[in-house]
Amino acid sequence: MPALLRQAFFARSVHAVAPDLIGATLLFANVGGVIVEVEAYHHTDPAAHSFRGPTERNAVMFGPPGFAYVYRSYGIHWCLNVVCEQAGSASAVLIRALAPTHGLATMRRRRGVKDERLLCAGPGRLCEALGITGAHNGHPLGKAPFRVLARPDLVEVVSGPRIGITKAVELPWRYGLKGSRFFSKPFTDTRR
DNA sequence: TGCCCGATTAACT
DNA sequence: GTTAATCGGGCAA
Repeated sequence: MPALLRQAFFARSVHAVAPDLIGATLLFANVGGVIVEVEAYHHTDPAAHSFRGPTERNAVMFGPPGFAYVYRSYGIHWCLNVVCEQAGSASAVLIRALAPTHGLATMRRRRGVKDERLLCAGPGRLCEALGITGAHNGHPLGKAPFRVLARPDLVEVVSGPRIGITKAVELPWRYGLKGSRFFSKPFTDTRR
């Protein structure tokens, strides 16, 4: 059984945590899968929600590492981030896609689709599949119902530009598990 | 106060 | 390929 990831794992540079999360297993009430796609956001980054300072919505980003920042996207979907570094750093990793491994039937029911590839391929989709909502904003990832399990030793990570943003589009801060079938969008760049 | 836009998704043509 | 759904935040007035 892999080790549970502790707060110390997240209390490092967001640019170290983000690729290290690839291959880890994210569970919420025993429903979830292997993290195959993430993006890093930093408070000095114009594309980050924290770039212009604290607001009611992004307050959790300015707190300590290891907590969930869940926000409403386009007024419709929920998206899950993990806060990194230290209180005040206002950096976080956006969880963008999972390879489903636990609770497939529950995910299919919540999502209303049968295709395994469509259950968790996208930040809004995976929150719907796992049952994560704004009610879980500020919840620690180290405590139930969250569980994050360490990845295997050997994981091949690819990187490329982030998806769906209009600012700082050139920064290669999107990371993926090489060869995964569960990306929200394909990687064209295969550095690292 | 009002208007525009966005770390998205599904359902269209 | 385009568009609607729907709401928090930035910014002009």
